[in-house]
Order: sequence, then structure tokens, then C-alpha cells
Amino acid sequence: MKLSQLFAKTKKETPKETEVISHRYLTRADFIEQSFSGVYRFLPLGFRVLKKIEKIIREEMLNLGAQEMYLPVLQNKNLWLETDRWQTIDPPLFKLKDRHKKEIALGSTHEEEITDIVRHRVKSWQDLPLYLFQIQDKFRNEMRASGGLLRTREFLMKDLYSFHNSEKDLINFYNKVKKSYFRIFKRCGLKAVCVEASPGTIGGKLSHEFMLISEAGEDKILICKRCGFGANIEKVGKIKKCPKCRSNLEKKNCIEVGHIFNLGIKYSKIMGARYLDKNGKSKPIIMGCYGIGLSRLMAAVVEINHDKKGIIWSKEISPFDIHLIEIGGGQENKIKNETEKLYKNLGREGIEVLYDDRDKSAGEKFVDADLMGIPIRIVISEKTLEKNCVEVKKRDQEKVRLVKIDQISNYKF
RNA sequence: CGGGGUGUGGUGUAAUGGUUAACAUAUCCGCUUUGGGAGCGGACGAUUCCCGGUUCGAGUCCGGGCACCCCGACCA
Repeated sequence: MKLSQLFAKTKKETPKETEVISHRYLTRADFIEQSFSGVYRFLPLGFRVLKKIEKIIREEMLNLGAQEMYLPVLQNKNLWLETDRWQTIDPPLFKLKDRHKKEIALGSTHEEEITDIVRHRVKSWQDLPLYLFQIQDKFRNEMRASGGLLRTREFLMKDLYSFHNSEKDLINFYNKVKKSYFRIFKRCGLKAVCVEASPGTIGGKLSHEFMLISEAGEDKILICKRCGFGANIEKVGKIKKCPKCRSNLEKKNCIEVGHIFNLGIKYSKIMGARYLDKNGKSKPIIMGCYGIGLSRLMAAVVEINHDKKGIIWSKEISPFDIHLIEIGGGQENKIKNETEKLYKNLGREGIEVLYDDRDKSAGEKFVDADLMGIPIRIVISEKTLEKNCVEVKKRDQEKVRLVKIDQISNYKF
């Protein structure tokens, strides 16, 4: 992609309504734009990142043996009445009426939907276990949106649901999901902490949250450095000693990016999702559900990986692999020709290159590159061409190195 | 929903109640430039959030709305 063609324009000044760092950088670098309170537009750069995160999550879900589906956003009121969550779920549902004045909800989560599907289809122990997931926009009628993408009223979420014929099988899978979540966050360049949490209005007997330690976070957790115990302060209250090893606990602010729930038979019991076991005895299906907020995750990455100049994307979720800059290539000349050639060659190898072909000063190109945060920067100028080289620099390092142009495809970034 | 704050070109700011609302930046054209937001010249761009009031006169004062941000409860 040539930067001159990209639908994006960086901003020099920080828009005044942006308070948290991720919101500022994502707005200044033109990844996102606010539509109105709690609702955001993903511009081409932001959408690319979102798609990369989605790809990682999808791969990890498929690895767990889960199957991808797509459930409706418009949801039947009657299903919500069955579980008594029509009025009680918090944050509340967005509700609307059709032309016959029938009430409908915009999906904020899909336990009702998925349980409805499963109760009509799963009849036998032989149909279990079953793992289904989707990646879809969710709508939540929050009291207040805040922190840019950190808390919005419409957001992209991955929700996975699992169905089992024994508690033991559920716990086994639950632990697999935990590992899978750690891998997902790691691939996004983050180190997550898993803590005990309270299940809220999703319910169930046990839940764990995946937290990223960050000042911008709204949650507070207590963690034990010695044994690794961790819990949301909401769940355990103001304890000072670790309940497992009696050491002192540390309090940290963090961003919740994932939450997994052992639902037990909460939904299957109410909604009548049952199966026949090996003895022909009817039993409620044991369920789990597992969520990750992708758009929040994107903001969290920026919150954690940035410096004074801008964003620092990790390799797997960066909108492009390489930021290619020409200096002094304003007219048709050797520099421009060499850069074009390199751009095409890298592209042919499947490397996603953002090529800054604009007729702008070197300084401006560097500033934009730093702000956008693509992890590898390659510069071509008269200086480098004298040695038949290009200059390679990593976004998170100061040092630059010269690499022969004809060696660049063998170069390990 | 309670509390606090802010609304002026795309963005950031300025303007004792007094001409045609100013500056920077962004954008467009021309020339000149190219290693850390370059220079010169020209141009485009604003019913000063909305409605009402006070006044000879309102961006500015008053009343009422609306929007957005922050704090609280909640959440991926």
C-alpha cells in the first residue's frame, strides 16, 4: 500500500476530547474515529489491526476444536424472558421495537441464543462435548462509555460456548481455554494475568478474568508475587494476605480483556437443554462460556506498548509488516525507482509494505512512521544508495543497520 | 442517573459587549526543498452547538436545551 493512497491522515495535535493514551494515539494516527459517545468507526488502518487480532483468535479457537458460527444480532425477547434476564442483565440490553410494536433486543451476549440452538439439537451424550464460537459486534447499554475503545457501547467480541456431559470434562476444557487465552495475548505482544473473578449477571459458579496490568485500567486486582494467586478486588474484598501462601498481596490497576465462566447448568436447567447419558437418563448439559473483547484488546495493546512518539505494534497485529520510506525521491529519480523496485519485490514475497511515497519532508515521514507504529522501518536515501544499502530500524529500538538492497529478502527482521 | 468540566473553519487555539471573527496547522495551486513535523507566494475553508432573551449592538451577558469528556456504579 502506498501511503499517498491510504485513507488515513495523521494529526499533529491531540484532539481535546481524547484522554487516555490509546485513544489519543489511535485517533492521531487515524486508526479510528469516534462517531458518537461509545461508538467508533474503524478506518482502514484500525480495521487491519482488528482483522489481525481476529485471525489470531480464530486460529486459537479452531485449535481448541471449536466451530465458528454466526448468530443474529437481533434477539427474541421471549428467550430473554425464559432466563429472566430481559430486565435484570447489567449493563442493560439495547431494546427496540419492530413495526408491529414487538420488542427485540440487540445482542449483548449469546447464552440464550446458543442454548436455544443446542437444546433442539443435542440429544445424546454422543453429541458432547461441543464447542461453538463466533466473532461479532455486541451492544451494551452502559451507563457511560469511557477511555476511547476501552469501554464502548458497541464492540467486537469473540464468544465461545462449550457443552459437556460432566463437570470434569468442563474443567478440563476450561483449563485448555485458559492456555489458549494466554497464547492469544502473547501473540498480541502482551502478558496477561489470570485472576479469580465474580461472574456478575452472566452467572455460574466460577469465573476467571484475563487482566493486563495498566494504569489506564478500571479494574483493581490483588496478586501474590510468591505463589501467583490473583483475584479481582470485587470478588475478594480488601484482604491483605494471600489466602494460599499468606504472603503480602500487591494491588494493581488493570484492563480486563477476557473473561471465562463455568456456567454449570444455569442456562441448561432453566431452558431445558438436556441430553440422555449412557444409561438413558436425562441430564442438564454442563456449560461454559468464554469471551474476549477484540476492540478493547486493540486499545489495550496501545495502552501497554507505546512510547512518547507513538504506538509500537507487535509483529503479528501490526497493520503492515514494514514501513518503507524514501528520502529525496520527490521527482522521478534513482531513489524513487529503487524504492519502487524494493516495494514491488517485498510485496511479491507476501510482505505487507506501507510505502511512504509522499512528497513530504524526511522529518514528517519519520514522525508519522513512529506514530503509526509499524515494527520495522526501512529507509532509502542518497546516503544509503551510495553503499547500495537500505537502512533498517526496529520501532522499539534506537539502533539502525545498513543492509545491502539485494540481501534484503534474506534479511531476518 | 448523581457530581465536575468543555463547546469558535478538518484539528489545536485567540478574540474589554463594538468594523468584514484572528492565528497556527491541515488541505489545494505554483516555485523551492528532502536524514527528525522545511521555506516563500497564493487559494479554499466558520450560520462561533441549538432555541429564546437582554442590548443601538452578543462568540462574549442571561434562560432553556443538546452534544462531548472526566469521576462514581457496571463491563469484554
